[in-house]
Amino acid sequence: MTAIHPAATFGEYDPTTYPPFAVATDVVMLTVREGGLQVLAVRRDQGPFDGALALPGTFLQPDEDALAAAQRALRDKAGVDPSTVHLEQLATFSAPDRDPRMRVVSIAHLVLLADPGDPPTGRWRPVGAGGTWAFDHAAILADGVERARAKLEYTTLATSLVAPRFTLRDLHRVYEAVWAQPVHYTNFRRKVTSIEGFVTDTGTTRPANANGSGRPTAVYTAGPATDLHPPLTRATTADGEDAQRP
Amino acid sequence: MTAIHPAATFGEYDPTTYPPFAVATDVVMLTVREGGLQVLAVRRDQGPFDGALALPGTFLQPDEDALAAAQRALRDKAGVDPSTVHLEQLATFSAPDRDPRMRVVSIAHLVLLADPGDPPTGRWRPVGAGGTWAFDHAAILADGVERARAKLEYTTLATSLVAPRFTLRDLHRVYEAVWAQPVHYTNFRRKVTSIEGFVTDTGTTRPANANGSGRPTAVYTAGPATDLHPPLTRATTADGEDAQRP
DNA sequence: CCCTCATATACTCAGGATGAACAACACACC
DNA sequence: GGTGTGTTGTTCATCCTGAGTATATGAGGG
Repeated sequence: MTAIHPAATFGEYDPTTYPPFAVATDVVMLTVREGGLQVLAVRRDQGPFDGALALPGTFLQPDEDALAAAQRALRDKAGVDPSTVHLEQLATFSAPDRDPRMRVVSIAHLVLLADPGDPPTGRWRPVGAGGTWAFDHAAILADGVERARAKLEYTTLATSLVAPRFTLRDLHRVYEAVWAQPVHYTNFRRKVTSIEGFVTDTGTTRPANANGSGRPTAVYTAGPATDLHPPLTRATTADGEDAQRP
Repeated sequence: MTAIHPAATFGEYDPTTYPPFAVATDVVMLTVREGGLQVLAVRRDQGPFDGALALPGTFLQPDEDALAAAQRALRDKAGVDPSTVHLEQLATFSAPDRDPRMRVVSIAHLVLLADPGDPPTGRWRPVGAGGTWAFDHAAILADGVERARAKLEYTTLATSLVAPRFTLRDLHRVYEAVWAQPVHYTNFRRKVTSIEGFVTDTGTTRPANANGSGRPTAVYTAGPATDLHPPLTRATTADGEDAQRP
């Protein structure tokens, strides 16, 4: 499979005579921390964009596809077990000059996960905190954030941004953090609990806050549903986004 | 940019020593013909999967990104002016063995266009008409169809599947063809005309049918809106699709 | 000129979902 | 028992949807 057959089998094009392409993946890892949406960024210590922020990434190896490469990057660069998070392909960035060293095509991925604490490498940074991003990573990040915002509307993915056992308040905080806009809490509860399979009540509770005051909160786990019909709509504030929905 | 710098600048990975990757694009071109959703397919006349169906595609050239390559494929292989259609990136397929000749990563694109008649090469085929697809093109096609179905719900993209001047009946036929399910016509009209910027009435009419009987039909053009709030929902028949929304 | 046919367009009505506010509940602490 | 705090449940007006029915506008025939 890694053997290269005669160029003639490709017809008029002969890819073996092209300048080489490298294929990489960059991962937009998003979580909710400190009341806001945060992204995992590593600081470059070499090469182009030295000192700039970058998304964790890696090159595809000969025997792996993009998903496997993203999972490897997750494990190696962020210390996260891929089986515990939501991972999906985001989009592919292929501008000829996106990496000044050589032609690198990046298959970006999006990861949503519950706050795992401080990572072994890199740091969590609030989305939109400024800073200089290497390559086209600012655009990749923007795509990832928009994808996450859109997907919270019509899927149950918000449950992947909280711990396995969570309260509806936790889930509510996720929505407000990701959308960066207020969400009416009691209507949110009615909606979430009325959608079959979104969340399942464990029957247990936990104290409402640290000092124990307030009615105890019911604890839920994620249900089997994956899609929301009808969707949970964010307030139609700024309209006209080109919501990407892969 | 096509020069290759010392491998050290890439850190521990040296992509120049990898078996080479080729990067290509395959295009899922969808239109509504004969009352159904159809896809443009070419029949392979060589190499692996000789005789099988394939999506039109091409390899990325050193100076172009994936979008430009898809536009070139559109022009060269389908005879379609890219500026007249909707073109978006779909997803990237990167299984190591997806092409038995060498490692080829394909950045698939989705095109929606009004029926342009018979293409110079290839043929329009009803989606789901059976037939053997080369490589992983059956999966790419399935992704494209699902994307198109989802996007018709919350965008105005249906207007790219009809002629520039169209009737609401035309648009209605598009929805029924793409979704492959009936859509209540009068409610559809109410919805479409109530969404600001979806369609604009030209004030002109055309005969309702060939022999002239029936009330003349109002002719519309596409409006400036791109998103639908709230969305046009298809009947919640088979639920649980993982709607990709890029 | 009235009637029928065919298609487009408009209206009605019940049920469900949404946005907003308010009421009731369950704990800790004094 | 009262107060504070946060959760949970309820109400109500409004909008949207699914479904059905009625009206409008053309051609053609008696």
